[in-house]
Amino acid sequence: MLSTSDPFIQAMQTWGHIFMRRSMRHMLTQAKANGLTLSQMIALLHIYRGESGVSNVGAYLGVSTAAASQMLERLVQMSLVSRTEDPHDRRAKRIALTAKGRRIVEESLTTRQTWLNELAENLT
Amino acid sequence: MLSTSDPFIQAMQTWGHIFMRRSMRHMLTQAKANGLTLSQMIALLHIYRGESGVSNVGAYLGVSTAAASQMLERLVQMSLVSRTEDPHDRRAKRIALTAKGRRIVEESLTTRQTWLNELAENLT
DNA sequence: AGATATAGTTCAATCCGCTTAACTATTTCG
DNA sequence: CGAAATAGTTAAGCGGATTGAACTATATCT
Repeated sequence: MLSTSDPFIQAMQTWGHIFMRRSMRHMLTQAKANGLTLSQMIALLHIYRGESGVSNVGAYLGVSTAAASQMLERLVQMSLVSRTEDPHDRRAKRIALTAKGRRIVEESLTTRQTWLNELAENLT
Repeated sequence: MLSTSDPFIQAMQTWGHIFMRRSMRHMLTQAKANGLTLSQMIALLHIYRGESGVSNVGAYLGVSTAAASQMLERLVQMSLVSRTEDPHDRRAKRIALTAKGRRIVEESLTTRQTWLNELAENLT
């Protein structure tokens, strides 16, 4: 069990604080740059992690399935997400990113890595 | 100049990824727990960093001054933010957190530190 | 002083996010 | 098979987020 006064922990906390602020700003910027809301961006990031269903997305975002369904409908309209019937359970839908959606997410991750590297250099 | 294959950088990137996902979730949860939207939470975090004006908040969030003014009005109604005339420039308003607003932000920061410590232990 | 710039508010309009409730379709359980 | 559970959609309705335009008030520049 590490104590809170551990210098490593202290560094982590400071760094965590800076990192979170930058992450947040970054997400906001990236979302707007792509004409998305922050919620939509978060949803895309989640879907990027792996295919999932409608209620899964809702649970992740902490909203009802109905809300998720509606948000996904918008993302499908924007051609960022594909929604296909699950062959194993025809009630369910398989939600995945389209090439366009994947491009946006990966672009965002790349950009973050860039400033993360800069931040790392400054902290080294 | 560090190379991308540097093990430290690699670790940072992996860690950054995990950290961002958790941060995001954490913010979402904390916001909802306090009856706030994510945008409002982000605004509070910004204001917590230091007093600022209406347009400053708008610029930080990447929205118009009009939008910021309206959001701040809601936060004032919720008694999370105080809005007072700047004595040095009577056109401007000084935006700050109320005790209640500060409590919410600090609670959120404390919670984050808690899971950050756990995460640190796992990575050590 | 007068013109211009700056800070913020208000309004109308639009979109997004969210909930609840009612509904369809499919699967699973007894 | 029939009942219950599960996955998702749709619709009505509310409130937040956002914009552009019009406006007030104050400060700054010439």
